[in-house]
Amino acid sequence: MPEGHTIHRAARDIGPMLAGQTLFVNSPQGRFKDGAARLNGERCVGVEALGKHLICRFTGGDALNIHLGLFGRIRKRKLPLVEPRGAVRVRLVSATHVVDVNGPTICRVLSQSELASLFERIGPDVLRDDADPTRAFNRIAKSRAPIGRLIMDQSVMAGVGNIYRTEILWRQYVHPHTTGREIERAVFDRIWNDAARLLAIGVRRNAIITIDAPSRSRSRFGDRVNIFGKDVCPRCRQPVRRLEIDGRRVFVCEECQRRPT
DNA sequence: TTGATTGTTACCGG
DNA sequence: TCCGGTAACAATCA
Repeated sequence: MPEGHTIHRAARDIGPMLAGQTLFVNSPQGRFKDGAARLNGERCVGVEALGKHLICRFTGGDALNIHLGLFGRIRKRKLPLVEPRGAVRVRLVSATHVVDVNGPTICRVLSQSELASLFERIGPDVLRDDADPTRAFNRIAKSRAPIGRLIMDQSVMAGVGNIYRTEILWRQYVHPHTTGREIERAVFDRIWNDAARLLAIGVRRNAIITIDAPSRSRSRFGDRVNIFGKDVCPRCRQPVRRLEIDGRRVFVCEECQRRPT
């Protein structure tokens, strides 16, 4: 479910209803009992996204850190409380709303210093104002790894997931197997800016949309993406090739995305 | 019931 | 020490 846009959207949605409030933090199925107890009754001072990580800061310096992995979900609803749906790991209750977190791969309480090391480990986030793209470019320019791996490496740059990876490289005419050192600064800038633009659309529309005039299709990707999951390149009508990088599918048009010579 | 999936981390052997 | 590969984990739906 989540790429970076999902988490930024969640931060934007739930931040205003949690920040400034003393929260009831609870672990309905007892699978986050200690962590919930540590935060229960504390005041939330802010919610933010860092790449695919959600961070809820509390007074005293502790922070709740959520990562949804492949399947996790965050649901919010207005009070009154209802029975948790499915396996709810942690539930945050403010004066007006409930936020349930299902299926995260990471759900933990971080101290101030642990939070600081998370910020050190995660690369610049294409959706954050404080991001420094040069930090990402410096890593890429030194690497022999394929760009298809690098732009999805959250320590290089944060936010891009598997679908955006395919879509961005196709839009920018870059073959995923191009090595980092072969990527010129101007090309990197196009990739970065496109990522920022597409993810921002994702936040606004709450969906992955990488084409200019999406129709209201109800199919899974429908007409919202260019080549992810497709058989034919919409630009040149050549068949789309399916690759695998780090065990994840990547789609490429060998015609539009020329390999470096 | 099985398989696939918008992700990450730990561990092991070379 | 640094890789690459593999398993583990999460929840839901077709």
